[in-house]
Parts: sequence; C-alpha cells; structure tokens
Amino acid sequence: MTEAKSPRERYRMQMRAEIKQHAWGQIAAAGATSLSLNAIAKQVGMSGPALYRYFASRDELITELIRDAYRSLADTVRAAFDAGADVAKLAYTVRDWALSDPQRYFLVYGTPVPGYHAPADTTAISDEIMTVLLEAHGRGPAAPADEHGRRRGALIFWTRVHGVLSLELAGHFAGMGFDPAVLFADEVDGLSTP
Amino acid sequence: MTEAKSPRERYRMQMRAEIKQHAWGQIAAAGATSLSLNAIAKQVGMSGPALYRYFASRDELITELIRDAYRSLADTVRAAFDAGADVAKLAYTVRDWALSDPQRYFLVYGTPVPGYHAPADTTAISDEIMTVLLEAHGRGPAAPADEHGRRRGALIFWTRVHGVLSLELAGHFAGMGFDPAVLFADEVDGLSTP
DNA sequence: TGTACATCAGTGAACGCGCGTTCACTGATGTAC
DNA sequence: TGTACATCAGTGAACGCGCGTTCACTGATGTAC
Repeated sequence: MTEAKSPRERYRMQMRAEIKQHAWGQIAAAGATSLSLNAIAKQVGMSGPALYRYFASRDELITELIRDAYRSLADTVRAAFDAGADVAKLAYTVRDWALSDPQRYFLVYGTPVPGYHAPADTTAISDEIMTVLLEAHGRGPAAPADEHGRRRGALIFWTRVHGVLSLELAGHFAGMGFDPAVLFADEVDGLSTP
Repeated sequence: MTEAKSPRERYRMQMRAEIKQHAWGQIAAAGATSLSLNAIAKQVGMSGPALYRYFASRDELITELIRDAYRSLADTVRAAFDAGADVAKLAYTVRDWALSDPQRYFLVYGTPVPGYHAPADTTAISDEIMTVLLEAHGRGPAAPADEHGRRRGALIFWTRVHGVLSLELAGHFAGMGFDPAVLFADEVDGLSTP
C-alpha cells in the first residue's frame, strides 16, 4: 500500500526514473565509467545543473543504479524460487537476467573499482540473493541434509554460474566455435549433483 | 638469442618498461579506466608530451599492457605444465598469478568495454592458454580419451576457476565468514572428476 | 682524431574539450488564510 | 474565490580541473667521412 503522493512528488519520482533510464542507456552503450551527468541532462532535455535537484552527485546516482541492479536480481530470483523453480531453473533465470542487460550485470559483478565500498544496504540485498540460493539447495530429492552442505552448494552454484556467464558476456567465447548456451547447460546439469 | 641493440635502442626499451611499470602501478591503485598519461609522465619525471616518443597514444599503451598481461599468464601456465603440473596444480598456478595483481587479472578477464575489440595477436595468446589447458586434460589417469571430452574439460576448468577467482578478487566473499582459499580448494578438487 | 651532419629525446606553450559542481536568479506551482 | 507567501524546478554563467594530443623548438647523442 503506497501512501498518497503530491503531484510534485509524483513528478519528482518520474523525473528521477527518467534520469536513471538514460543513465542505463549510457552504461549499456559505453560502460559505467564513462557515465556523464551533463550528457544525461542533454538527453533528458535539461541543463546540467538541473540534475542536482534529483541526485546530490554523480556518485549518488551510480550508487542508486547499483542498488537497483541488486534489487532487480534479488526480486527476479526470489520470484522464480517462489514459483517453484529448482536449482537448474534458477541458473537459467540468472542467465536470462544477465543477458537482458550485460552491463547491468557487470555493474554488480564486474571489475571492482579500487577503494570503492558498496553501502551497507546493497550488501543486505546481496544477502537476500544468497538466502534464496540456500533455500533452493534445501529443496528437492538431492538436497543435503546439513546446513554446511547446503551452504557449500549455494556458493558453488553462485561461482559456477558467474564463471560461465561472465566469460560469455565478456565475449571470451567468441570465435571458439561452440554455443555458449550449450556450455551453460552442461555446467548447470552438474549443479544438482556436485 | 636476442640481437645486439644500440645504446639508444636499449635506453628506449628501458624507458618503455619504466613507463609500463608506472602504468601498472596506477592501474593497481585506481583501475585501468582512470589511467592517465600525464600522471604517468609526472611519475617518470618527464613532461606529458615526452611519452609520445614511446607510445603513439593512450590506447596503444593500454593495448600493450593487455598484451603483456596475456603473455605473462600464458607463459606462467605453460611453465607450470611443462614442469609436470596436473589440472589441480594448474588451477592454483592461475590463482597465484591472479592474486599477485588482481587488477591485471581484471584487465584481461574483467568488465569488457563496449565497442573495444582486442587485437588479433592477443586472441592468439589466449589460444595458447587454451592449448595448455587442453594438453593438461589429456594427461593423467582420469583423462578423457576423446577430443570432445578434453575440450569440455578444459572449458569447464576455465569457467570454474574464473568464477570462484573473480568473485573472490572482487570482494564478494568479504564478510561471509569463510576462507576463499578453502572454497577454491573445494572447487578444484572436483575438477579432475567433473 | 676531428669535423659536419643526421637522428632523436625531451621541453614548454598551446588547443580544444568535457567534466562535476556552485551560485544567484527567474518563473511556475502549491499552500494558507 | 481571491490574495500573499513559500516552495521548488530549472536556467545560464562561471570555476577549476585534468585530460589527450599537436607543434615548433633546443640540446644531446650517434654516424659518416
């Protein structure tokens, strides 16, 4: 139940969303490091300084994008699990999410910027994702009985999915003469019985 | 057998090496995207334009760093294999190489820059690495007899090692209360019998 | 061994650019009586 | 319903900065006779 918003506040949120949308467009086109406030302003149709009505700084905007990316993945994975997805199906869910916007995936799981530390709430969302993975590894016939086994399963799931996925998204399989989807399927098949 | 070099040429190569060394220092400190020619020049003790005696542009310098990184990894892996390393030992070799300079690892296997395409010779070095992995998967008691099986083994080796390694280097295991080295060992143990 | 010339490393000034961010201000929209 | 005031979105000018890169030039080092 969202509370009633004044027209001004509604407009404000709409504007923030539009700015973010163009930010994502720029990230998709040239990566997160070359994201420019002035360029976004031009796309939105405002002058540069006007953006400061909506975001305190470039860093705050990027941090919010990272938060949204985590949020989106967590919600996607949670929804799939709640709909009954097993471990393999979850892997494909993550893959679809990543393929739909590779640079968003890399914003979260890509090259870290030395010195940058994610705010506490994003690590909380990251924990949410881990929780779903843990629950998924406690379900089904081959599920380990002990907590330790489930935890190991969830971690291995995570690292294997990330490994094959990030290499694919980064183009490292290009020209090697096989379908990345098949390799992914191979790897996912081994997940239920590691 | 390296051919004789004139003093000038020797000095030139020495200077190029020194420039690269400072470039790596900057990359380690702040990532590859914030690498600045002028800043390097200052560290080397020259004016900015002087660098253009040694590298035609910033892009050429970065491309050469990428080439060197690939070269270094390929040589390291090849040396380990020639010294008799099995698949598990190769995994640890890659890990040591990555840990010794995480940003160098990410320069090669990290977030891709949209639109950037690696020159042909770096993909050739990448093939060298793959070749060593293939040979390693043709050796030992558990080695698959057929080419297809070896190829799959080598690919899975690559994606799994990269998966656990890149998440560790990016700090995604921080605060999760376990030793990344143990998780790596877990994953490596499963490699010989996938 | 000495001289004349070519090669090349490095400098300082300059260009043009885009960046993030601040500031004082205008004008429209909402609120209170 | 109308008026007085407060709130807030957006503008344009400006600041300071660092970037990659070019250019004409100086001075040292190497080469040829």
